[in-house]
Order: sequence, then C-alpha cells, then structure tokens
Amino acid sequence: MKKKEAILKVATVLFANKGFADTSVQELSRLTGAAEGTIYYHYKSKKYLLLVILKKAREDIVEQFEQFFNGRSFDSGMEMAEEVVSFFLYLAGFMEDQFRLLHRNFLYRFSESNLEFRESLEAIYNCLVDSFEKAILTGQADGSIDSDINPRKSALILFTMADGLLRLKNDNLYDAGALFNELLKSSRRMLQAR
Amino acid sequence: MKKKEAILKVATVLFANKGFADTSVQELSRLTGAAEGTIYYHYKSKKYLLLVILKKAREDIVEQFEQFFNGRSFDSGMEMAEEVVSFFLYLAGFMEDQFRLLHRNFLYRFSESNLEFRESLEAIYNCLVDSFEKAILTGQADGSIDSDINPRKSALILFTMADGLLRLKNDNLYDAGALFNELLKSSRRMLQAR
DNA sequence: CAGCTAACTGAGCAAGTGCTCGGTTTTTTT
DNA sequence: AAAAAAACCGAGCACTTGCTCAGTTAGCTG
Repeated sequence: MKKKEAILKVATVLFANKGFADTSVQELSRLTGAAEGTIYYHYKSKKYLLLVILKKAREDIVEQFEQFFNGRSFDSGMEMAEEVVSFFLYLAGFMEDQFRLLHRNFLYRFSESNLEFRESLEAIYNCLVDSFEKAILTGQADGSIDSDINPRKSALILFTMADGLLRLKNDNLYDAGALFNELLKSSRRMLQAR
Repeated sequence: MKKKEAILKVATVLFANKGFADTSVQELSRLTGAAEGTIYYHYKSKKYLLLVILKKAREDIVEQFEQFFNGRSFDSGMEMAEEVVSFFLYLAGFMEDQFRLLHRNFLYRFSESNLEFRESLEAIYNCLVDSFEKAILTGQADGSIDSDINPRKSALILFTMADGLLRLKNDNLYDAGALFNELLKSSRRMLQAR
C-alpha cells in the first residue's frame, strides 16, 4: 500500500502546481519510484487519479471544518465570522496543495461533463460558504451582524474576498499576509450592525 | 493580413476557454482555415502567440479604462467607486474571452520564468487596482469614503470581490448577476464614512 | 510583362503522450 | 512449503504534439 499512497501524494502536488495536462504519467513514475504500470494498476486512468485526489480533498476539508466548529465556541456571530475567515486562510496554508488544486481551471472543465467532479466541487464550495453563512446567521440572531443583509449572498461575497486573497498569493501578485488585517477589517465593516 | 488576425482571434477564444496545453495548433489551423505553416509564419511559436494575445489584452483593457475615466464625471468618490465596480463587470462581459484568459493558471506559470508575461500581467492588474484606488482616494478627499482605511489595500480587496464574482460565474458555480446588487451594497458598507 | 517580396501550404519529423499486457516479484493464505 | 492473490514492472503500441522546410501562390512595383 506504500506506492499507492505515494502516487496520490505526489500527484496532488504536481496537479496542483503544474496542472493536469502538463503533468505526465512518466514524471509521476519517476518521482514516486513506481513504474507506469503500477500507477495504472492502482488508478485506472490519469483522470480517475485526479478524481480520487479531489474526493480526498473534499473529505479532508469537510472534516477540518467539522472539527473547527466542534472544538471552538464564540462570543458572538461577528467574532465567529472573523474566526471562520482566519481558519479558512490557516487551512489554505496547512493543506496548501489541496487548496491550490481547487484554483486550477481544469477541474471546472471536467466538472462540466463529469458528474462526480461536479459533485465533489460543489460539496467543497458548499462546505466553505455554509461556514461563512452559519456565522452570519448566528450574528444576525445575537445582534452583532446587521439583519438587513442577505446571509447566503453575503457569505458568498465574504468567501470570494478570502479566496481572492489566496489567489493573489498563489499567483505571486501580492503578499496575502500584508492584506490579512485589512481583510478582517473590511469584513467587519461589511457585516457590522448599525 | 486577414489570416493573421483570424488566428489571433480564434486563439484567444481557445486559450481562454480550453486552456493552453489543451489547444493544439492543428485545431487552430482547422478553425481558422490557415495551414499550420501559416500560423508559424506569423507567430514564431505557440507560446509567442499567447504572449501577443496577452499584450493585446493589456492594451485593450488599459484603453477601455482610460476612456471610462475621460468620458464620465462623478458626484462623489463613493459613486465613482460603485461605477468602477460596475464598469469592471460590464467590461468583463464585453471582452469576455480576454478577461477569462486572465483567470487561466498557465499565464501565471509562464510569468514566473518569462519577464514579458510578467510585465503584461502586472500592467493589467495595476490598471485595474489603480482604478479602484483612484475612486477611494477621491472619496477620501471629498468625505464620502472613510479616511481611516488604507486606499491601496482596500482597492485590492474591492478588486478581489469583483473578480471573485466573475470567477463564480465563469466556473459555473453561481450566477454572478444575482450577486451584483449585493456586491455593490457590500462595497458601500465597506467604504462608507461614519 | 517580368521581378520581387510577402503570404501561404502541408507532408513529414522527432519527441512525447496515455495506456496495455505478458510477465516477475512480493505478500498472504492454507 | 505450496498455492493463491496482490503488487509491481517496463518494453512497446498507437496516437498526438509543436514545429520545419522546400515549394507554391498572390500582390505589388517598375
């Protein structure tokens, strides 16, 4: 079972950082020490290997967020929202390759014609946006977040703000760390009850 | 000069929608009616063709924003900020393929080793973020936007919000139109003087 | 008209691709 | 120890790729 895991790990890194088309099975073989035949013994095709990786990412991300909500309590919905933003960014560093993979275009092209890709992607996005929404709803209930905003839509916008930061960093356009405080501040201003 | 243009146009669509590696020169030849040799007569390599496309996108986008600022006047910086957001999203629809191209990962990989790619990309991002920043600075001068926020950093966040909306749409994850009003509302809340 | 250049052609090449398959090694079961 | 099953191997196949080049066509100038 050693090589099967190694293939999955190395493929995650390569797909996330080099892309799908630009990663050859030959290279995968070289870097894992497993023969090409071995790769196809464990994973019926290159695309299926990607699918397994995506499903693993889904499991891991969902699990991490479950643990986050179970192991922490919050003074207010607003604080919860800030913590969710922070945790999202922390997780993106902790599971760097898996999050970077989610930014690759080929996933969305595959998901147009393949239901399993689509489902896994949607599950991940729902998990993320749901987390932001949960915080907003909590805040609206306790009065720390403006009741006049739409929870789902604002959650989506909050998500794109945090995810956009990641992209700036991953694309080498801007150092995300320098924007972290400004992001929290903006989120607060955006949600604040008044 | 007819084929040279056709090649550029079709390649823009294909690179933007199928990706670089997944677009073959053979396909480009078929769709343009130009022989493969002709493509290489006008553009020395596939990668160079992409570079020409990127430079064209840069010119077009910069020009469009110049026209926008020259042809319009604003009652306040806050209104200007809202108009910039709107114009950005309008332009992304008007120049759909060129904007979609900017979301493709391969550009950022190329820009790591190729200065010309890097420069063009930076010029485009600077143009976009500068536009947001200009509005914020105007608003801080006339009192419609809070003077307590950092103009450049807030411009970056504003940009990621708008750009994130585009991505949700392009990746078929969410209908951007449904979020447009919420985006404007969030921007206002974020910038508002109080 | 000839002469010249720019635009265009497509067969062909070397290199690389995802994947198969007959066979060997390792591990597990009896 | 023998048998069965699981893991692993890598040469080889059919196919695609970006790109070249010797040659043809079209457009312009004198």
